[in-house]
Amino acid sequence: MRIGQLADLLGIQTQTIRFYEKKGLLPLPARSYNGYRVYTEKHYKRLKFVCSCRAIGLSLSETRRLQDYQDNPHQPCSAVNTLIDEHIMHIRSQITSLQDLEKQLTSIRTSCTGQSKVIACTILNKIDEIESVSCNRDV
Amino acid sequence: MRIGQLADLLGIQTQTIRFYEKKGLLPLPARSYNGYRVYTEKHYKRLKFVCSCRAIGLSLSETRRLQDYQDNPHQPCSAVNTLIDEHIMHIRSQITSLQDLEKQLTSIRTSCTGQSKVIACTILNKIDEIESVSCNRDV
DNA sequence: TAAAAACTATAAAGTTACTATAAGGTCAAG
DNA sequence: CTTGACCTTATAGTAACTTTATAGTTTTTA
Repeated sequence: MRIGQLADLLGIQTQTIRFYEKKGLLPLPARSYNGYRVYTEKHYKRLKFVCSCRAIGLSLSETRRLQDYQDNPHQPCSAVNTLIDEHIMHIRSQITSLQDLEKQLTSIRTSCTGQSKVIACTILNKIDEIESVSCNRDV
Repeated sequence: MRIGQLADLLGIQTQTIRFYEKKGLLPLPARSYNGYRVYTEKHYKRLKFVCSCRAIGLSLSETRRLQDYQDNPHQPCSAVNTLIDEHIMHIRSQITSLQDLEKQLTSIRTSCTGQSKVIACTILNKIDEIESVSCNRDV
């Protein structure tokens, strides 16, 4: 299988596959006489695992750690559980931050009907009134 | 006011202020004889607005667009409303994605007690079984 | 059969919103 | 007169790709 077919199978781009390869998330494929990458079922499975990890929001380095556990399966799996637990906690805290944010934005939004001019727009005034204790990024 | 004081006032780093300046989000400050940046109340207000925009999750380019509206306030403010509306929609869709994700992760997680070895760990198997229609990023 | 399209390759730069590092100039206090 | 706390610029690093440039290969079509 060539890179384009593999990419189509998983709904990703060929560059992404090369990128994962460079990051060490995919074993190096064989090359055909013309230099094209040749993939097997094994590569497909590995890549699918990476895509699945991405789909549940794991980072590439977390994904890599899970791959290590897959490759050395005779360890206790508590570390896997911990990784997932921490990820769940992270997602939960993201959810609450976003919910707070949504409330704040909705309150800002409803203060203006959108019929006035910017000079009288309460939205910009309301933004000006936010006291950001400290700018909280990566919400 | 020098850059360090301004940074302290807003709880950000001096590099961040220089970065915003380079991005065109802050007017160029005057320089004192030794080359140090000299800020006024006007700069403080501008920067505070940027911080507030960041605090409600707006990107720097969205922030810039709002600044443009502030600077040309004799337009209808419907565009401001639209920008905020779209941002709210974006945040809501992020929330639902994350909630779905949390459910999926919790179900994956509860399938394993963490007492076994990786070889028998149901978590990795469950991840393998995910059919990611298309890897959905930036969740 | 020859040109056009679709595919592959590499390398390097762009994206976002910063943070970190390096190497150096300025200034007040001890 | 040196130490420490500021300030300056420029460059590189972060995550997870995407885009662009340049070029070679294969397949399709006229």
